[in-house]
Amino acid sequence: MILIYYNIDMNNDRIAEILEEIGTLLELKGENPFKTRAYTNAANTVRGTAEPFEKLVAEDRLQGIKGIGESIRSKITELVGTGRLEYYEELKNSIPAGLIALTQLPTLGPKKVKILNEKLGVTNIDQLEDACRQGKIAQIEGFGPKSEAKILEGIRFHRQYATKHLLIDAILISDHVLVQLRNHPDVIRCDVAGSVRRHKEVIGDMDFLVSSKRPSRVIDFFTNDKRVINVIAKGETRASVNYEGGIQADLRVVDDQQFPFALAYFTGSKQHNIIMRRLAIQHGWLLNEYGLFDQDEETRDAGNLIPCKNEEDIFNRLGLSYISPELREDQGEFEAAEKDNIPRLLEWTQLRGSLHNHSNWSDGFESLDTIASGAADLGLDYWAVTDHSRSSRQANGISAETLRKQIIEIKDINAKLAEQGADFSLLSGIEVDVLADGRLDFDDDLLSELDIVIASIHSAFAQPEAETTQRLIKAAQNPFVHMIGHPTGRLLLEREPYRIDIKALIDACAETGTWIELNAHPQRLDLDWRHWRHAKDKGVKCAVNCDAHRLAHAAFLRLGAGIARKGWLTPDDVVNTLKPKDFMNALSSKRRRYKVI
DNA sequence: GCCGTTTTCGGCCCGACTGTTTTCAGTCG
Repeated sequence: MILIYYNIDMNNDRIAEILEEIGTLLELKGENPFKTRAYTNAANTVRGTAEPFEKLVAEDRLQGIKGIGESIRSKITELVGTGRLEYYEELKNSIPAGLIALTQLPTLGPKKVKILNEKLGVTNIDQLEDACRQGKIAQIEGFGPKSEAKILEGIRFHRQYATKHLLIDAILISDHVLVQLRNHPDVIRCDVAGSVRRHKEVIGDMDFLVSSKRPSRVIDFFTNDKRVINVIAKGETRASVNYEGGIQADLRVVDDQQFPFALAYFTGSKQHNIIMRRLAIQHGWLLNEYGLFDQDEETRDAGNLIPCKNEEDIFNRLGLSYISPELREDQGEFEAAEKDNIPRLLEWTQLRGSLHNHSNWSDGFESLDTIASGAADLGLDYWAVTDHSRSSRQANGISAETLRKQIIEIKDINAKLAEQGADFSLLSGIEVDVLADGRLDFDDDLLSELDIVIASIHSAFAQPEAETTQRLIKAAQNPFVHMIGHPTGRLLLEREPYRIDIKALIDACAETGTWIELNAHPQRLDLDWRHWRHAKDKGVKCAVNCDAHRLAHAAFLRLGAGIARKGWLTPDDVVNTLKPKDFMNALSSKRRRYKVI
């Protein structure tokens, strides 16, 4: 492990990770909670700083950064300067390895892990599971049968997802790998296939495909990438490696004639491929990863190959129009493609802004000025500031009074932008909490002053399905609520969605003219792509939002658009593709309908 | 460990929820 991470550049994320781990280690030791929080806070500060700390250290500019005092300052300096930190190493050595992993299990925090370790000697998940099964946990003071059951459930969940990864983590690697491959002289064509190309929100491993006349050179190049931490297998035409973060990737090298067939074969979901091959059989052909062959012939060599220069040719040969990778899930794409009814899907470049974002007035990292000028520079037309409302204390939710001040400040900024002739506007809004009883955190008077209102749930996740559903339906019925934010509250690989009747919510949104968010935060991607066709059929509009906490998160739009495509959405289904004037008109349509303006 | 300062140490976000207790501790957001 040590070798692995010391080879990684000390970027801000890595520094933040180490500071955070120090915080957890100190908690496990039972240190003063405020001291441990100081490390967590410092980690957040580092993570939220745009400038690289390597640069700040080099230029001796660490002084005066809020949340980083003398002690942590010297630790960061050591970390950046030497790539290691003595204090951190000693701390890690003083605590059994594996305890930190236990704190990641739901219902287990540092205090409970410390007790389990002291009373039962538990240091890893397997030992913890044994202890649960033997009923030892329930015997300990402060624990009981329910704790035992919850821990076992948590372990089951953890195991289920241990080999799964967020789409964004895979894309960050595949973007890097594809750039490398494209620049390699022996690579003719290359692409990422598999679930990454299909834009599945969670992926197991990655599949890269290359066509080349010199496979071994490409294989060598691939396995020697600096981000590869170990090579699992390496042969003449294929290799498997593990990247940083534990993601496995396979590379296959084929000759260029085979490339489209291999790409289609390794991209399609299992079910999609079965149907593709069935269609080939109906034409009297054979389809596999090497080609489409005329089966009347006995042999399957290149002589019988039905040539296709790209995937589109393959689909056309089978009597289908082109099916985008995102749709290859056997969710009706064949019926549509046979009738040439595949919709023209949303492109991420058609998105003109994000309608759900935070600033440093709540839990975002940047000021309104920075956000406005940055978003304008990105070429966006509009960007909504929707900070958290007062009840979200964990997110530094703002009061009604503060929100009124923010509305004024945003007006000032827009006035300045207009003077400069900028074609951009900052919208004032709120992500208002839907409280446990279904009331909103702010009254209608205040909401009516805002350009945009998002209603989201951040509390009482454990309510029965009917109650949670009613909460959101009630929110949708408010004339001032434009959209329901992250409707299921899931955090991919971390937290299950709360129980909710999505169909009932969609019906309520259709009835009231309320939009539903497709939250493009990598851990959310919520509402799930599987529900969007139903929403679209009901006429519910989608907003693809970054949930940005800093401007760099604008990049999530690409991720969100991929999920929207997976949900068969076209530009017409997505409100933030509208030109500014049309969009402002759309913003007021619900209020006009309810005659509240 | 950080901050602010009535410069030498007290306060640091806070409420809901859960499971365990019977008045509370730990976790979570």
